[in-house]
Amino acid sequence: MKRSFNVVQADLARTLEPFGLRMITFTALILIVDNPDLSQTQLASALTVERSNLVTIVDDLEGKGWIVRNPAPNDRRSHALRATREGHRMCERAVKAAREHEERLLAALGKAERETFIAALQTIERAKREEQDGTDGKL
Amino acid sequence: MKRSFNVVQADLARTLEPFGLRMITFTALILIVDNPDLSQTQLASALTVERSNLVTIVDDLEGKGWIVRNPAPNDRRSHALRATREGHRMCERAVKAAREHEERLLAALGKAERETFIAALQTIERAKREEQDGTDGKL
DNA sequence: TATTGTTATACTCTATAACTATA
DNA sequence: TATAGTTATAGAGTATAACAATA
Repeated sequence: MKRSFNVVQADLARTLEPFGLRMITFTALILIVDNPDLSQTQLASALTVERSNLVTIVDDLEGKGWIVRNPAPNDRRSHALRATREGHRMCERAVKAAREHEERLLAALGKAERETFIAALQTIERAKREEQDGTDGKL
Repeated sequence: MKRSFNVVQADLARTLEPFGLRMITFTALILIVDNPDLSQTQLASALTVERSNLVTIVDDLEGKGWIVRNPAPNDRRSHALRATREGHRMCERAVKAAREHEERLLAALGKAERETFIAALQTIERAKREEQDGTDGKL
């Protein structure tokens, strides 16, 4: 079961590599695109990554010109993260590739099977998260 | 989907911790119990771990007295790994705990849902593995 | 006093090369 | 010459502590 996932994960990583994206920067980019003006602390929490480790992730995306660290209007400590136009384009392309990858992956499954599979994953995750900490993922 | 798995994986790790087992040493112990006189190269391949990195894993289990490195009868270079009586007991207890953990985890799912889920995981893994390399896992 | 982003650091995991003793 | 186990080492990923600027 664990192994199944490593195989899948490595495969997705290979799919994203040509885009200059790692799994974590890919997810980060999506979150920033979908939630403009996100702060780094919020993003770190959504990715379940330490704030300190998020720095290099944001550096990476900023260095490629796909996001910018704007000054937050109300709090001068914090950054309001935004995807650039290029970032939006990049995100769209990468998401498309990831979807195609997923399609290829789930091709071995029937349609009903596939829906059950996805639903089951989400159910398990939600149950576990709620059991562990009272906090619920907002994003 | 990736996140679902991290949550589950971290949870299983916490279940095994009181036994002094990590995910990888747990799997290694099971394989040794089920396949006596396995060589380290065979075990490394089954775990998809480099031979060099397997050393510390075997050291760990041997240091706890749960397995032994016997001299292989036919090849003086290689080790025949065997679980001790204590190792067998430990394995049994840990497997039981892991099963209970899995039960708790899948409790949120219906029975049919559960079976579909497990089958789907295996189908996906098999499809991917066969696509990538001609080799099939023997163990 | 607490929080945001940041740096430095340590610890684990993983990957590669080289060594030894055998084959 | 090739293989089994081992060592050393370098690279990622991740976790913790401390700091400056700001709240």
